[in-house]
Amino acid sequence: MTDHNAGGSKSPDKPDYKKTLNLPKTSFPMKANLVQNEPASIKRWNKVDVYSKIRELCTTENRPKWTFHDGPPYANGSIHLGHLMNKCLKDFVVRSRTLMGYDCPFVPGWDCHGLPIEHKVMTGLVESGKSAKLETLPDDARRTAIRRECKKYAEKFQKLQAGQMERLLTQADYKNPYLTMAPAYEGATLEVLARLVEQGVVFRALKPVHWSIDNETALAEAELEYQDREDLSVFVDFEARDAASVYTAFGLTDDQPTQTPSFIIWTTTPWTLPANLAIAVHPRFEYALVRMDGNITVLATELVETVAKLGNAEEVEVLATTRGEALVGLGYKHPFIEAAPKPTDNPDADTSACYKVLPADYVTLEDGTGLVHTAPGHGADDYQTGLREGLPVYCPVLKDGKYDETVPEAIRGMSIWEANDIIAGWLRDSGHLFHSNRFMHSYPHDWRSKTPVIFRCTEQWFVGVDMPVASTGTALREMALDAIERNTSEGGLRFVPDWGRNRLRGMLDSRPDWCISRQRAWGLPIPAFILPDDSSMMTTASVLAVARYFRENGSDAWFQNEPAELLTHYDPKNDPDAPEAVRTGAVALTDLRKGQDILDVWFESGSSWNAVIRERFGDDAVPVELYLEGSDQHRGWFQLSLLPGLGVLGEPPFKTLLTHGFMVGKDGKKLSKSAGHTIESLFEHHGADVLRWWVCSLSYENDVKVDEEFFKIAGEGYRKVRNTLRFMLSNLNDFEPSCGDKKGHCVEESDFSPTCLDAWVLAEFDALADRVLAAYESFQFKKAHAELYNFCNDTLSSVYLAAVKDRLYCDRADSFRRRRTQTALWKLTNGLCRLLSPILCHTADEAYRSLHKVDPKDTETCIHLQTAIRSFRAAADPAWQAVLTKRDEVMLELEKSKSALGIENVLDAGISIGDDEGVFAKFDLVDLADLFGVSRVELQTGNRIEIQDLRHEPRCERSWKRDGTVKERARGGCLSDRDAEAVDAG
RNA sequence: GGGCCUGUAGCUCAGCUGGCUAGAGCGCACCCCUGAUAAGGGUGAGGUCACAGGUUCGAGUCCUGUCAGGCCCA
Repeated sequence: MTDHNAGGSKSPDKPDYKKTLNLPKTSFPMKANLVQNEPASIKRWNKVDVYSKIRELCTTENRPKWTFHDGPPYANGSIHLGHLMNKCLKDFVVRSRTLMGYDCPFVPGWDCHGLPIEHKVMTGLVESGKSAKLETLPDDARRTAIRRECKKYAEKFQKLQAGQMERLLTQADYKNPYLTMAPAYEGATLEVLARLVEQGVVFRALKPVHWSIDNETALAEAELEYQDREDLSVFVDFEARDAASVYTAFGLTDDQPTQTPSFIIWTTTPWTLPANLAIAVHPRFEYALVRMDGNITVLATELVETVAKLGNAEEVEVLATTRGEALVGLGYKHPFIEAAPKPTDNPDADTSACYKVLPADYVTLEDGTGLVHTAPGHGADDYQTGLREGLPVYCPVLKDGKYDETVPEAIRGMSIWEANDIIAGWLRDSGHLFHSNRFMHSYPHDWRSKTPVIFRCTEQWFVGVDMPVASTGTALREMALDAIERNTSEGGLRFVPDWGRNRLRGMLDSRPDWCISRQRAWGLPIPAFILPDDSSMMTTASVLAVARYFRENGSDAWFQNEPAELLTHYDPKNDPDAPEAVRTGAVALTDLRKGQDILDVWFESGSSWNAVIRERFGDDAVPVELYLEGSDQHRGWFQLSLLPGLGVLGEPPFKTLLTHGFMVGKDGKKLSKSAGHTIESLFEHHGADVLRWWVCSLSYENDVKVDEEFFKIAGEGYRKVRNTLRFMLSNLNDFEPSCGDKKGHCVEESDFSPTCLDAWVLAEFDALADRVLAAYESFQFKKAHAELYNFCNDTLSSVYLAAVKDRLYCDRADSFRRRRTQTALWKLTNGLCRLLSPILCHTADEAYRSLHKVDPKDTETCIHLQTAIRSFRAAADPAWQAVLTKRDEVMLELEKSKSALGIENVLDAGISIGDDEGVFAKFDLVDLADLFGVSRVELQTGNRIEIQDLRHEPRCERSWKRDGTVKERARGGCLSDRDAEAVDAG
């Protein structure tokens, strides 16, 4: 028997057929080497300034605008995994919209002001010993010096992060980013403030803050250090105003005891007792009326035993119990103050709600008595409760920690710390002290002076959310809720995912007025001026004047110049809102003092729609199409952009809010800060394209699990796609496309008959482009990712490319059939690179340039200047669907034939297909054979699939097929007709 | 403690308004190819849909509760 299976024959007269094949060849490497090649791409893109070039293209082609706006990350530290996802998602939006033919500019921004930077800088100054010198400077000079350091710090990290974001291959206007500390930005922020002032929603009120007596300054949470401290802890009896109503509340209607019961509270800050205005109970807890050694008191049932033991009570008898809500409204007498005091600055305060029991859900049963001493001027909870219940904000403590004139005479002017013991003494002497002891607890201290901090009321600036906005008569909260509730079609907001709506609504429902002032150095000064009588002046015109001044000089000017200078652009005579004394000139501008507060940084970032979008793209660019941030920004940037936007524009500054979740560990738990992954190591180990491929695959709306393993998996997927591109490129090595005048190898569109394989695959591409672009359009990047991946794997690698391999390798190089397939390959690669370009922006460009056989020195050819190809307009026969279904069946039959017939190599098989319905007759049987991977196909009656064992037939030494035409050729070799023709073997 | 969200094969996820034997990719197992080769192809095994109740002719899908996790508040 002849050795039909001889591969490369050693016989001298037989040619080495491998050399006669058109085997794939390409310079597009299998190994991506992203670590080196991505930075090279960035360099190339920057050289031609791709970002600006796209803008030019958009202008000349008049592409429709689609405005997207970057929420500013904080300019502190390196970017981390959270930024990685955030920035990639944003870039997918920018690049996919550009691909779709929109003009989608993107200005990256940074939040530069604020406490974290100031705190870091101050810590550095303390450590280097420079802060001592600063303390000796006048306030303005000291703040200027601090601000100089902060600015340097912010600049340093902004640059670092921008570099890392560029390394992530994101496309943005990195040459002109927005920085909240830039003078123009500062001016634009103040312009928003001015409009809110104009709308009448900016006001000044008292609010308790952490206060350092030592430094006479307000402190933020981050500036507190918790240290153990021993305090005097007291249990105080507050006598009921009306005994009978208390007994009634406990259900004791007749036979009431004759004694007056008391409410027992516990506190570790006896110095706040003069400011007590109420007692809080939890409405759902159970409270007991207890006789302890003869006295009758009220306290939480659960704490009776503990409290009795503390006070060494011998006889304890619970007389009755009731729920906290029954106690609400009962009055009591303050142990040492007759009538509720009125704050010095508000002598007309309504005190009718004072000295009563109130409900509050923050009451716990962990310490104390279940009844909470409430002083609205000295506690955050107390303050909120006070606002709700109509209590005055009473704070009798001055900035130096001493009492003012409104407290009982004996302690006026006294330090609160000294007063502790005196007050306890009064209570003991008057029989109101149930128990007292020294108590060790963790207490907040000023991080710098290490002295204990107190809660004290100070005047702050607010944006009122329930005050009517002048232009609409509706309050901001109501406007915001309305925008959330309204349908998208009626100008309402769109949420992706939809539950963002509920979340934002919940937060708006419960939010208090927005406190926009801070007592720090590193921020945008609130341009308020103080009159000699200590009242404040901040009018629309005065704010606009300072805004203009800041645009010209930057906000450092606030600390360097005098009020009259800062108000250069202000004419009080023409400001109807100015205080009368200022308007008439009775108080000159030179008599004013500067306010000391700076703006909440959220006000700055919340004004970015004005400071960035309107400023650069005009009024029509707002509302912006999309804001995209983590779900924490429902409370942050989303809400705090929405409120000023509504106040100034009367409508939200954005149309759609897209949120993503947070990075969590492999176990689904919060990512520890020391988790490792520095962004540099990720770039080095995986490359940006792999990281981007990973981000694209995520269900970003929920928590995202991160682990090294997942990056590796993404790398595998990336390689699949890369190899598919590489294989197509490698079969285009000898192919020159026809473009313009240049006549290349392209086959005319009209030559793609609907039943040819190439028409089928081009039609498949059209369908893919449809789905991918639709997925991009609706921000379903994960879906786009799956579509692209499956197309590469299934449609191309497994089906089409496997099928056309034979003709690409074995057909005569310039045969029509081969050139038509190459034409299809060229189009596919061209189209696929574009669809991939928003995700794999380096690799897509690399492949695109390889497709165009571009010289490495060429910088002009760049896929990111191209738009998507939506269709190749190839008409595929509808019967292809039946063919593909048949293919699946054939695969199963072939698998069975392995064991049944012993056919292991599918080229040893032929297929006979029953075609009673005449579906397959119109197809080329060679196409079908290639598609099924077998040597030949024939049609027969019936509808069964039969596997034929062809192992007894000769095998073509060149194509390895047994197609029935194989025979010994005149010039030697056992070849099929096609192969004989290809090598001209006669 | 409150608001919003999540919990489906070993892993990552699809499963729309409740309705055929719960799908995909990865991984795994077995096989083919060695002319995409640190590649390519085929086949297969994996699930009491977090748990417990309830509504319904019928629930992964609706309701209630429990547990676990995340974000934001307190």
